Amino acid sequence: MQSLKSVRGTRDIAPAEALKYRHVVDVAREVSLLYGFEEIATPIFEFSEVFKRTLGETSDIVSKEMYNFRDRGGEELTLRPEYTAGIARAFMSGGIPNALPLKLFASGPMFRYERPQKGRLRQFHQIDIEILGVSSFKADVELLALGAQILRELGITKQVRLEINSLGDVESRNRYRNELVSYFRDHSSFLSEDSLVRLERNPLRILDSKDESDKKIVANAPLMSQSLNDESTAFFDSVLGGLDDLKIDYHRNERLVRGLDYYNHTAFEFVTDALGAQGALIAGGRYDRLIETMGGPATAGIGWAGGVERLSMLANDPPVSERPIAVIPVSDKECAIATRVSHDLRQAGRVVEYAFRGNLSRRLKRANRLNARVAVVIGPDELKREMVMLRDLDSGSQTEATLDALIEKLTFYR
RNA sequence: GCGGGUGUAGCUCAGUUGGUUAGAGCACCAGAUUGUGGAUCUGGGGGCCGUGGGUUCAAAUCCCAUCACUCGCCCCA
Repeated sequence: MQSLKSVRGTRDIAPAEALKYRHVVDVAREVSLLYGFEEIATPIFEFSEVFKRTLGETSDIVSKEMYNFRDRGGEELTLRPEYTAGIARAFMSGGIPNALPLKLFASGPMFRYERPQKGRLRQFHQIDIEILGVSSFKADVELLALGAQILRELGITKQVRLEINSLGDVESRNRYRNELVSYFRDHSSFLSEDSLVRLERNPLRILDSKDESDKKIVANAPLMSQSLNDESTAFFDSVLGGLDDLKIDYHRNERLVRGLDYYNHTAFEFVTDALGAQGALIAGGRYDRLIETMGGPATAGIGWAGGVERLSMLANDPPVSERPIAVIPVSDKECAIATRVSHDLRQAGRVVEYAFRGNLSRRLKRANRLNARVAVVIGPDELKREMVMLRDLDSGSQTEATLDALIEKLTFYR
């Protein structure tokens, strides 16, 4: 055994944290249901080809971050690094309905071989939203409204802003890319080492470089908005107009780009400054060419993913759960009846903490620590009269109840 | 993959110029209270001082390596 530590970039989720994660996912699910989304799940691993073809061979995810492995049957498989490609595959292979439009919610673990940092893990969790088959800007607006509402219901409003940009259609994007490459080639002697690599592989990435020298060059670089053709401009204006109508604040950011090849038109991120270098809480965009690229019918698509770990670091605490009832036998002689009382209460849907050991004092102490509302004390004196003691753990006052009336009486301590 | 910081009890941290058996608070267990929690007092269990090597009469302390975490770069949720 190598060690008893968890693998780098993975972590154990303790109860308190598990509650927060679940809260984030629950809120996202509930709000997406309000918008008419349906929940699905897809496998945690896929054929490697699914990600290689869709994300682009030159993307960082494919070139150095995927967990690839070969199974006993010799298949080349990959632990999913993101949700969209797998969902697109499920759509084409008939695993999910293909009656368009489709509005889907999903959540689960993702895997990327990266250097861990705050808010960045090798196994992390995402919530994911996709709309397939709607080429109208209305899908963009609804998707963004959904993201904004989830953030609001999680209590993440002040620390977050929506940044949005348009990459345009294929024609616009290619035109802009050419302009950008020729501009940066002219100024390549001032570019950082990283950006010289980007110039060959993904020139749009230079736009959001943090290198000071790069920033000076970028400041005078041609703007994406000026390369958009009429259709692309009109589309983006419609999206922004839709956001205005719903009073959703946004910041138009010409430098916002997306790393993955399949994006076109709308690209956006809900970002925060509260988490250090990992600013993106929710990010996504439109991917109208993706499914066609994978060999399916031309199908418009748009989606986003949100990082559960990142969101839970900023989200409100989840609502407090129901306080338990402590069932406490005074001595071993009452254990059998205490077990039965606990069972009956649980059958009736109550949360019951049945202390396994310790004397009365210890058991009350434990009940108190677990925030129990009331203790059912079962002792020989009361049992002689077929009664049990109810102790209100907030006030300290005690009353007696018959075993028959116990469930009824305890409804006052809800 | 690259650079900076930090690793001592379950948690938060002390630990002097290297010097006896490594400490505190919180938490946990137990007693004061053999049928009554929260408060208080008393006691107890807990440590390969991240790991491995080196220097030294002597290392938690100095040196090297390594691992993990952390902050940034890259990239992204």
